[in-house]
Amino acid sequence: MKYWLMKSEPDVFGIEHFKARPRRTAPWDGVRNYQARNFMRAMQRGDRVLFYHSSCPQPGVAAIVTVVKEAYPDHSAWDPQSEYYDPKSTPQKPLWFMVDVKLERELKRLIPLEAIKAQPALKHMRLVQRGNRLSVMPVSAQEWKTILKLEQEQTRK
DNA sequence: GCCAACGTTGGC
DNA sequence: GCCAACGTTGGC
Repeated sequence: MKYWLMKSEPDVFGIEHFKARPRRTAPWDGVRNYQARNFMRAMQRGDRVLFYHSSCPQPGVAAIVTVVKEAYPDHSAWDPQSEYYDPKSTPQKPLWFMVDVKLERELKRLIPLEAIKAQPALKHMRLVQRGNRLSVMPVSAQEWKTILKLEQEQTRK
């Protein structure tokens, strides 16, 4: 089992959107970056994902989601009406892929980006590297543990 | 709203 | 293959 982090703008797709869906599961469509796509293709059923809120008043890790369906063609790329339309991708030769993810649980408290940056053990996370804009990235087992520990520590305050 | 960082595009 | 221009991301 591997660990990942996925970003989302809470207004566009947040925890409430997950809750509104059958089985709390959503297809992760619209990824149009090659590196992020490659990471999604490397995901396996059961992999766990930190769900990160970006471009909002308080950016940070908000929930844990699980990969429930491995990469398959992102058909929104074939739809001229979609904002994710990309004519370079066709059903015969799909260029973009998506996975299905399920909301596992909301964190007891949001782990703010600020707190992540303040953790020496997390200073190598891709998330906090300067200029990082990847929306899907791997997370090490150690980093995963540290983040969840932060959740406990914050709760005790 | 600003702006740094980065990816992509397209002319040459 | 180079690189300038442009668009996007995302924290602040």
